[in-house]
Amino acid sequence: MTVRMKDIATDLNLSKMTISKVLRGQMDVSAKTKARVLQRMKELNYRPNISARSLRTGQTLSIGLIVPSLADPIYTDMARSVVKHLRLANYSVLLSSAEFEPDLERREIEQQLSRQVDALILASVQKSDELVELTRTIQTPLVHLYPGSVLFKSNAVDLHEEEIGHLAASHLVRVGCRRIANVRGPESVASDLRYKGFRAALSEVGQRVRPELTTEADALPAEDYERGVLAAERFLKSKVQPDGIVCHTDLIALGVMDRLSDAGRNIPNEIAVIGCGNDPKLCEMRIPLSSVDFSLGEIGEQTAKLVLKLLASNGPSKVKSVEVSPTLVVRASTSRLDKLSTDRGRR
Amino acid sequence: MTVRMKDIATDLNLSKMTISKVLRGQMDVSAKTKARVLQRMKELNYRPNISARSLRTGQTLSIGLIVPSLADPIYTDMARSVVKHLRLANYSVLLSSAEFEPDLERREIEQQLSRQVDALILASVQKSDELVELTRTIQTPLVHLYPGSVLFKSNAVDLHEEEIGHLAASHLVRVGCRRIANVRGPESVASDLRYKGFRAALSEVGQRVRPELTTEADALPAEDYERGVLAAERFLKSKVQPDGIVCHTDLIALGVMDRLSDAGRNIPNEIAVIGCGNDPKLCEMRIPLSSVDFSLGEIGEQTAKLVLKLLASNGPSKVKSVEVSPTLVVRASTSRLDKLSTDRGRR
DNA sequence: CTGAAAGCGCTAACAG
DNA sequence: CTGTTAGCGCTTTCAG
Repeated sequence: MTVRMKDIATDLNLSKMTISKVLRGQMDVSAKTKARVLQRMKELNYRPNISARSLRTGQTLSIGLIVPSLADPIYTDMARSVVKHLRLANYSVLLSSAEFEPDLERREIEQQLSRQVDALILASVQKSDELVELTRTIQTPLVHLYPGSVLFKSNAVDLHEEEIGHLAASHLVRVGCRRIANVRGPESVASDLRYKGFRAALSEVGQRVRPELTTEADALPAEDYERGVLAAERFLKSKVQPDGIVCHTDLIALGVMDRLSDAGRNIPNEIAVIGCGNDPKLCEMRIPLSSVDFSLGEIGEQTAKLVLKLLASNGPSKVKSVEVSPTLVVRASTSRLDKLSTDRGRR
Repeated sequence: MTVRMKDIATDLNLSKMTISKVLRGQMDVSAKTKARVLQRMKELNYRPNISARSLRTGQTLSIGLIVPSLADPIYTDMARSVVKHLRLANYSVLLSSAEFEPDLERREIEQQLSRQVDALILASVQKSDELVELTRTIQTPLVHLYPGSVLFKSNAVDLHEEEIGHLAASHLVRVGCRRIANVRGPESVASDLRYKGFRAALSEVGQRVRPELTTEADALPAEDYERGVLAAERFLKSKVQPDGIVCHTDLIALGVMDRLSDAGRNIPNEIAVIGCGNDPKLCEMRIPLSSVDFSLGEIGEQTAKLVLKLLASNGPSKVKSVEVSPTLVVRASTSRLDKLSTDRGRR
């Protein structure tokens, strides 16, 4: 069957203790036996049984990560970064998806706790009292991750949603827009926060938010591209024509741009358009799209660091929350010839 | 500390054996004690230690899945389906990404084997002898997964690449195309196979493959959208104008369509365009794009089933390979008014 | 430098 | 129906 320490030990007339020491790189073994042991391990393809080790040591060197979905790059990008940075500290990650089902999420949490993860990272899909209760009873260190981390008053790393709207709007202001429209996403906390940032950016420079240039959350189809097309159509009919449009997603922005182009509008000179998400596939077509990048890699890195800090400090350390800022990526859809250099300088 | 069986046992003046039996739902426990035990488990938030159980039983009820990347929906879509179908059989999945690094892939394999996965599913990024050797030495049941499964003469589930090209080309033939062009992807096994299927489809109906309407693998930029734009440009200058174009990816197809539209060509009536991948974000814009769907969910399901079969039949069962067929999704970019109904009927 | 003993939390096999 | 014994593969502790 499978090779154990004992097999190597008897092969070499040693005790399994010595094998264990070699395995873990302890210093009190002669160079010669060490070499013999390593040699035999190679030959037999020995692989330590981590279950057994964990049972003894009480730690698994594994960390659970539960995300809402694997179908959305938002989560996989964060996950990739978390995995990468935890691996540097020799931790493995048990990655699960809750598939946006609260019930499945709960089961995955239980499952990972049963597998004795040393810490748990949760990008939750729900805000139920039941979950809050559950997360309070567990001993395992827990870090909440965007989205949904806002609701838990504990260790959390989140994306600064408000700043997304602010960044987009103030960029348009800087390239000279005076009548800035906003195509909002479907009703959600994130959508509200981005809109709040948007309004703040306008009011800071004395511009007012025009209701006729703001779409209601539920007045448009949920399909993003179509949503953008219809929003643009509405703006084209409006009394006040916008000269800049902030879109809740990149795909909405593409719909907007297509409709505006069809109507003969020049982008970016007549109307500048900016999206959110900085999706590589969507931002490099026809008129390359300026977008607000969510800094998902940074979020993952901060999360990994917070977890490691928690693990290092034994005992319930102080609650710490981190909010990561999005970044602006300027491309053709907002690059007006006269303003471009100024704006690049401010990035 | 953490709650163990023993705690519940002493609390209730029982032996831990009884607790174990309740936990596993064995029948030889009185309803009354069973209720008491379950009650106390709830109260104390007891969670069985899976490391300990695995050590004893020799199985972890976990299965390793290693994919080349988490950044590409091809892999995450397969992974989601694998996870879903293995969960139905009560297995957890340890999901890792090799990030396209052969070295990391090898380390992840070792890691998962050390964690005693009951079986391993590998969508490999490499074809090295070293890896083939490694996979031959391990005792753990192994299933190879698209892509890269071709090279291993063992349990494998693969996508029928050749059929992708065939499906796309024969669809264009059916809607009446006579001069079908092909925009190939960068040099790869997959690209060659799809092209092979493409040629087969044409020759089956007596059409010839025209060199001037086939792009060389390396003659164009690697960036897909731009690749499509330039390919279309070349076709527009060609002596023979194509009336249908098969594209290696959806993004290439978008580039192609944009360039053709700019040149005033009508899609689909003058030129029909079809992509591969059926990416939801990319296929629903302007002229909705017909595409060949890779049936990734089906691949995942077949993989899960093969693994479960392997696990059920103890002993080295016969090698089994499955090849999953892609499917055609017809949208506006190939829907010619006169031929549409015929074609829909054949789907 | 090497090794013997004990036990992590759980369950298989068998007794009562 | 309930409990006893033994041991999974490893590491901690302490003795040679």
